[in-house]
Amino acid sequence: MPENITTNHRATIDDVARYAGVSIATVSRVVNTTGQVAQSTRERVFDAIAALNYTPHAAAKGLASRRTNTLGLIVSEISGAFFQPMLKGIEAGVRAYGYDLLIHSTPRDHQGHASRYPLGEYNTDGLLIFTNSLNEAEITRLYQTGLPMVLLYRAPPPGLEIPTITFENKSGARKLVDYLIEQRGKRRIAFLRGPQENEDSYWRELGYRDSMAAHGITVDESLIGDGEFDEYIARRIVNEWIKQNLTLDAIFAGDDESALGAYAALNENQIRIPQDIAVVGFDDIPIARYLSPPLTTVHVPIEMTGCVAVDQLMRLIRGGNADLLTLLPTELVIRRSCGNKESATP
Amino acid sequence: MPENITTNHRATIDDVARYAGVSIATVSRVVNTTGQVAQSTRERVFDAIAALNYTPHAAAKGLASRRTNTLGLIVSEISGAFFQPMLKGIEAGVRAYGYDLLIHSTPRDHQGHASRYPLGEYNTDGLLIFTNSLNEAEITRLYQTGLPMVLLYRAPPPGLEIPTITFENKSGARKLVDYLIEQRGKRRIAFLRGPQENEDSYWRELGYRDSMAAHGITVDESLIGDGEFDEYIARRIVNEWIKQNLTLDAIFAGDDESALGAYAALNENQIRIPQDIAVVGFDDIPIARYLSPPLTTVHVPIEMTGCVAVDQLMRLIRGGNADLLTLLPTELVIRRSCGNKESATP
DNA sequence: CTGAAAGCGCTTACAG
DNA sequence: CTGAAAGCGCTTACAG
Repeated sequence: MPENITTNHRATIDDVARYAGVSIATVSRVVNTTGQVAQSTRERVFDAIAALNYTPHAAAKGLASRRTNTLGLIVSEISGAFFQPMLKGIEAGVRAYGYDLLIHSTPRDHQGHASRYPLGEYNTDGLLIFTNSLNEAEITRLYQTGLPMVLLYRAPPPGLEIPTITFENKSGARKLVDYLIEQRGKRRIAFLRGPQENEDSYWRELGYRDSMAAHGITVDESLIGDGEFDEYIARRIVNEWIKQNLTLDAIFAGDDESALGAYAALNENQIRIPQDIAVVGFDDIPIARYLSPPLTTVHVPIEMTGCVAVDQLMRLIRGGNADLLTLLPTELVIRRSCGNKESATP
Repeated sequence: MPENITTNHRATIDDVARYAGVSIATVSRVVNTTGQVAQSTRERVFDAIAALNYTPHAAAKGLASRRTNTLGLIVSEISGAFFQPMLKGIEAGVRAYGYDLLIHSTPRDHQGHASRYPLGEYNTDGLLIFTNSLNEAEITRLYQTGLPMVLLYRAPPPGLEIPTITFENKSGARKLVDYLIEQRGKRRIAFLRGPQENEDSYWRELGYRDSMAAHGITVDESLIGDGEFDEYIARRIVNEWIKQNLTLDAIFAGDDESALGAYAALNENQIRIPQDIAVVGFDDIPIARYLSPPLTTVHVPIEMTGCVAVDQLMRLIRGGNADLLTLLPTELVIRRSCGNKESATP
């Protein structure tokens, strides 16, 4: 040992350099494998690193290199069926690139006030933005700073070229309604749509209308309900339908949450699923298969969505160009709520 | 405007200082409200900040102040019923303190190799550690660096004084089994315990045994099954019990996941819940109320657990002392799976 | 109440 | 292949 360094605190690049008898520039080159370093020198540096238990200091590294090695994720809230699998996919992707992940959930009331925003160019190399967690003005502002970003489940504000990741909502809904009509003989199919600004809902409704039209069925607009993708609101709507004595033979809940509401309303009125009315949802949330009867729905690859988003973002960060739109495939999952004969798997 | 600064990139503290006609030290004092600054000066600085849309650079701040303003969370994986509500609580807490949150999920195979660990003294001011996401050796190492940390749902390695947050598993289990015995007249109560090293399971089993003993019932050890807190393993165990023709009038699944397995096994054998056998769980996961019949279980305040953990960690970070053990209360939730007459809420 | 200056731990041209 | 040195954007004694 060249020296007896006994700082009681963390080793710095200086300590390593002194210990190995080289300059800090060389240590930096070894650590980051940037530039040529003689094999023997490299080994001495590695020994020093091991002996001193050296770990580079993230903030210093970030300051000097003008990179943070951190990706930011902005979500509207940490809950909902989407959050967990999406985060899982994102985390896996982020780790694969050796990056860190900073998460921020925007309180509903946060509206701009630019200089205080907790995630941005100063602490991340790029941003993943979940649906409506950020308004258009904020997205535009960030975009103009040149910060790479990728949107999840939403289109960019007009004119901005920001990659978007989502899944095939329209064709998924189309397949689902096709199935109800062709295989189950349904014709009076109600639709519970989501919030006005929700793009998933928008495309699902389009798929529904396409299917109906393709089969020559006129959509009865009184069978379109604003379920808001909310269990309790959906329940109220379906209860109203029942009270009004509307004839319908199937309910297409725009998401599984509202399907829960439909189940509740039908149960309350002793209307049997699927014997009296079929119910189908969208998303395939974990609960779906445990309901009685198990819910027919469309499976969406949420986790993969997170992975792909990170991939695209990294391409941007590394100066490449990303795909403006990535549509991940969805899959029809037939369970008993639409009347088939498959056995339950509780 | 004193000057016409047209850097095409982010404003720095220098820009602000020049614009306001003060030193960077003064800007720093205004921004961080540290030290006295004349009212008029402060206003000039604020104007400059607004005009230049200045945001402090996190990495530089961290470097200079030797703080990161970031908390780290280590989890074993981003899934499981605990993760989401826990993270929600943590995020809320972290934001309340104006901190950032860095999340890292440890791959199963990660074993030490100290110098490469992605979360530590160099990028966080403190760590939240979820159950067994880190082994004792790693925890000990981090502890010795002096990094503040708090454990969730696990005790510290012997000899280390690290605050732990968990809930009243034992008394929760005790209340639950008391109820089965006293209100439902059960006596042959099987128990599906969790993994060996799982501390929640350990305490729940103790609560179970306490209750049995208190009511003069000898525990039949053949009715203790290693369900591993896993739906499919639990299902297999219960199927074995049925095959062996064991008499039992209730199953206490150590967690709701294993209760799902019990449900499946009983269903497969046409054994009715609760008429033939009562089933109860622990945790009150979201699915619990949707099962048929809805599951009687013990509600655990997971989200609050996250908040409290952040509070304790911040006390440590700020140099105060935290509570070594925080036990959050649990609550019995009676539903139909143990045979009461309450109506379903599907 | 304010400023000059050292220093935080790195990276990165630049020169050799 | 290697080193000296400037510089990243801040904070914080220290002086006044």
